[in-house]
This record gives sequence, structure tokens and C-alpha cells, in this order.
Amino acid sequence: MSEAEPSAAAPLVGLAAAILAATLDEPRVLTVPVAGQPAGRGEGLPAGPLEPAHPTLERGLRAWVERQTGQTLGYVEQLYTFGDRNRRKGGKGDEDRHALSVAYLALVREARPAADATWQSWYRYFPYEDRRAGRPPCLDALMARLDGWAGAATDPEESRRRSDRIGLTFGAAGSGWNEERVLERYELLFEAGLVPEAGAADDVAGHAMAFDHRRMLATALGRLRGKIKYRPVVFELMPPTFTLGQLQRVVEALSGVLLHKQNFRRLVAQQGLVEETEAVTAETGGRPARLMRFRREVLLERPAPGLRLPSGRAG
Amino acid sequence: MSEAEPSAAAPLVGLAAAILAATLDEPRVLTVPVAGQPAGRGEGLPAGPLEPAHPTLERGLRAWVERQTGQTLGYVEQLYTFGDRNRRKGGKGDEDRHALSVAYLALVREARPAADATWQSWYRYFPYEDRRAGRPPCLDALMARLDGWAGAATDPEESRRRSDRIGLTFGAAGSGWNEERVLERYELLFEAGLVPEAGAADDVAGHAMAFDHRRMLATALGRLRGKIKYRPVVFELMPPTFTLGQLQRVVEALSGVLLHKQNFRRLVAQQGLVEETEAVTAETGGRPARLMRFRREVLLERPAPGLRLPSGRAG
DNA sequence: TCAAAAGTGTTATCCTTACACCCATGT
DNA sequence: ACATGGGTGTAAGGATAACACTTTTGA
Repeated sequence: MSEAEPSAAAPLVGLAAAILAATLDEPRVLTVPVAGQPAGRGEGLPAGPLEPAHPTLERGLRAWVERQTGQTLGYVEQLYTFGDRNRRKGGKGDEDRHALSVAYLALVREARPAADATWQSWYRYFPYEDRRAGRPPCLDALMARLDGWAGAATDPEESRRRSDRIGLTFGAAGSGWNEERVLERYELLFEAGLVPEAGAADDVAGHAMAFDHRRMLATALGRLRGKIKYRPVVFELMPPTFTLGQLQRVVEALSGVLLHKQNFRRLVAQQGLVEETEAVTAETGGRPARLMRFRREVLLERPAPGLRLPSGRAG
Repeated sequence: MSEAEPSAAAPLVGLAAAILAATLDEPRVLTVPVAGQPAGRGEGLPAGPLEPAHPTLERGLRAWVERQTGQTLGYVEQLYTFGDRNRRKGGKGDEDRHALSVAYLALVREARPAADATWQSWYRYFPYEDRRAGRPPCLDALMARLDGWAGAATDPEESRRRSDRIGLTFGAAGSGWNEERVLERYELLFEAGLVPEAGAADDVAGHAMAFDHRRMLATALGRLRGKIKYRPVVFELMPPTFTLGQLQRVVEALSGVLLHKQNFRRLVAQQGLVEETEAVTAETGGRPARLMRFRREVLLERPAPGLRLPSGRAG
């Protein structure tokens, strides 16, 4: 009754990777040029079709990424399988086949571009997600357009639902900004027609990407922002040794919000996430800082070691 | 460079659903008979291939489930796409094609069996996951076998790693039992060869299922056990009105651990998850209880409304 | 001497946990 | 009367958030 025979129009299965890094206080994603896309959408994630020669999905993904970017992947995690929205494709002849894409999140340590791949800031694609310098100015225009969309609903009931949703995802009165809701915000902008992928003429809501790659990237950012709180995944992005200040600035870059310094240090220390090395560095300006390293043993000790973000800070 | 043309041996894509419910203090999963499987593995999840006629993955899943079980699905959420382990299948002729399966979690309110589908307790497949009556006796035999597996490694370094992993996933000294690690525990048992799916001769580690459906079910249980803590998904399993005692027993059934009554009630109340109705019921034995209903407004008010399990209780 | 970043300490507040106890019904 | 489950109050402990302050370097 299950696991049936191959159908005539078998689906296409693609693999795509959101490869993330953090260099110089800026979160990055590895992009490749994509031909044959509408204007302004010539950037995409490394991707390629699943081939019979690939032993597993993940191995297939690693092969594609290395071929397209020269980057070797370390930490890899499956995100989501997309296939629901505009992902049908006419094949040879008249048949209409599904086009699925299994998206992955990958975290890498160093950013060395290869071939024609380039590292870009996350916030090129999601400018409103960076609140490290306070509420970003581009949000004003965006909220105005969103409010317009909410008011444009014919049904007043629907209009109220839209307003509620805007408040919930973008943090209106009462509930504050939740940095994990990257995907929900993108999907709202998509539905409101404010992104080029959905027909918008300008880039108020950030730069576009090929296919639904920006949706995949949004999924990846949200997943990572959530995961750093209960798993020590930040250290996949750090060099072997680092200062607490550097660690904090990377976490701030990823989450897009500023943290309270003293509490952050205490948290990291008492969670046993890091241990001191002998060395210090004077490269950070000001008083030299002790170099730390990740304590692998914490994985055996604590149930959910991570960096519960200790609330905001002014500046 | 990405999204290439259809290859000769296109992959097979299946859809599968772990449909969960809770009736009479017992967590249930909807199963269907599967023909052509080894002895003892004739039960499986509702599943079927993705077809060109399906508008989306999720709609395809709903269609298969209704056809096979008569059950209409409400809440549905994608879990994971499996394709990595023993999931290659010889097709017609000599070609070797991938066989993927996109697994979903579904939560339904009522348990009314249809066709030859049957509701089974979760703990038929994962007896060691039910700790409501304290540490289950079957764990003794299981831990002994696991320790044997750890000791059987040729490399002493590997042996230590295995022991660490057993302690981490099954909760040895220090770190306690973590009810969310259902998948990690199943995968450990799989690697240790203690489940029929991996060649074991007996059922110490629970009843087997067809294909890798037990792995999917483990993924679903872990996801649900985690999600009830920060999203009000339990209410998808409850009738429209219920008593706080019933709600607590459902949460206990899902998580497999007992909760502290007073704290659970306070938590539910102060989170604003429920509101009182006029009615009371005397069907629970003892003093009649007030019937409550889910407060939908909480979704707009709180960032992550859920039932943070307020630690254990003796009995 | 001053700016900048590292690093230490302390206190108020809230949430979690645990314990003790009363209430209303059926047998 | 008593067993059973419903329901309320309150005190101890730990984690979080916010504050002030010292130390060490380079310009």
C-alpha cells in the first residue's frame, strides 16, 4: 500500500546549501551566480540536482558545494524540503513534474572565496534583520507598506488578521522583536507582495535571490538564531581560540541584537562553554584579552548547552 | 549551474505521516498494515508516492492519508526528508535510483479508526520512553545490552565514546533523562543492532515497523515533546473543553514523565493558555472540575506560549 | 592623559520548585 | 468517614537583568 512503483513523471530533486560564516563581525552567506534569472535575481545558493551517483543526500550536497565553490563543509544539518510554492516545472514533452529542493544549513570556519562564488552579508538580503545599530531606518518604509497591505483587504476581519500578524512577526506594541522569526517575516513580506520574488519592483525588503533561495536562507537564519541558544553551534564559526569579546560580537552579528557585556561573560563562563588558554592577544585594542577555547566536554555534562541571549543592551 | 535537467534515473519521492492523538491518557499513532515485509514488521505509517496530480507535498500527503485511513488531518508539519540509510532501490532494468521519503507530523483530535488502519500506543514501539510509572523495567535489559555493545568495541577510545553516548542519551549519572531525545536513543539502539530493523532477533527495544517508519515516528515524538514547551500544540489533541487534570494527563502521556500538579496548574493559568467555561464535570471522580477551553488570543500576546514542563513528581 | 576594551563585584527582581493545606463529590 | 481528585497559598532558592566600578593597553 505504501512505497509505490516509479511513476511516469518522476519528480526532480535538488539539493541546496545555505553556507554560513562570520568574519569581522559580519555574518556571511556563500553565494554563486545563477544564469537565466530575471534582473536583480542573479545570485543564489550553491545547489544542484540529486544524482544516482550520490551515496546519500548529504554526500550529494557536499559534492555540489565543493564543485561549485571549492568550499569543504563541516557542520551540516537538514533544514526543510521545499516543493510547495511555484516549484512545478514542465519537463520534456507535455508532462508536469514536481521540482523539490532539499535545503541544508552548513556552518564553516573560514571565509575564503573560490571560483566565482562570493561571500555576502546576510543583511544584504534581510536589511531589517540587523538591529545592532538600533531599529534600522528601512523598517519605517517597510512598515508603512505593510500597513497599507493590511488596510487594503476587502474584508475588515481579514484586515485585522493581517495587522495582528504584522504586529506579531515584526514586534509591535506589547510583544517585542523576536530575532528568530526570520522566515515568518519573509513570508509575510512575500504575501504582501513587497519582495521582488513576489512581483515587487524595488528592494525595500532587501536584495532578491534566484528561485526560492531567499526563503531557504531565511529558514537557515531562523534555525541558527534559535539553535545557538541551546546548542554550542557558534563555535563552528569561531577560530580555535578567540576572546570573549570576539565571541560576543559574533553572537550579536548572528542574532542581530546587542547583548549586555557583563552578563554575557558570566553566562559563557558559568555554563562551562569555554576554557582559558595561556595566551592573550592585544589585537583587539584596549587592554589585552585572554584567548579562550571551546570546552568539548560540555557536550557530555549539560543537557542543552548554549548561549541564552541575556537580553538587550542600549549601545 | 543549479537546477539541472531531469536525469535518467530520477529519484522516487514518498510521503509519510506520523499521525498522533491522545485518548484516555494514552498517546496513539495511526498505523496501517504493510504487505511484503519481514516477519514482525507488518505495521507502518500511512504513506504513498508523490504524484503529479498532487498540487503540493502537503496536499499529496493529506490525499494519501484520507485514502488509506479515512482520517482528515488538521495540524500538519514537515519533519524531515529521509533518504540516507538503506533507501536506495533498484528500479526497472538495471538502474539504481534514490528513494526519498518526506515525513510529516500530524496532530488530530479524535481517534476513530477507519478501513484497516489501527491506533496503537506510542509505547508499543518505544517502551523505554514511558517513565510515568517510574523507570521502566525493560530498561535494565536494554542497558545491559548497550553496555555490552560499548565494551565490544576493539578500540578502547571508541568504547569510551560509546559509553559517553549511552550516558548522554539515556541519562546516566549527572545529566538526567531528557524526554526529547527519542530519535537519538532509537539511533543508538539501531547502531548497537538491538532493533529488528538492524537485525536484532527480539523486541527488547520495542516493536518494529516497516521500512524506516520507526525512525520517522521517533523523529515525530521528539519534535512533539519539544514543541509542547514553546507552542500551544497540545490543544490540537484536546477536545474543545477539558479539565486541567485531563490536560495534565495528556501532557504527561506525551512527554512520558509525571508533572507536579500545583505548578502545572499555575503555569497554565498564568501563561493565559486557557480560560474557564461556565460548565463543570463530575466525570473525573472526586470533586467536580471546571471545564476549560484554549485561549486563542494567547498566540497574539506571548512570544512562545507553551507548557514548560515544571519538573518531575514522585507519584 | 584619555579612549577603548577587558574584567570583577553587587543587588533587586522574577521565575521555578517544593511543600502544606483546604474543598467538593461518590461510596 | 474516607478516598479521590480539584483547587489555593506561600516560602526558599536560583537565575536574570541592571548597576557601578577597576584594570590594562595604545595613541
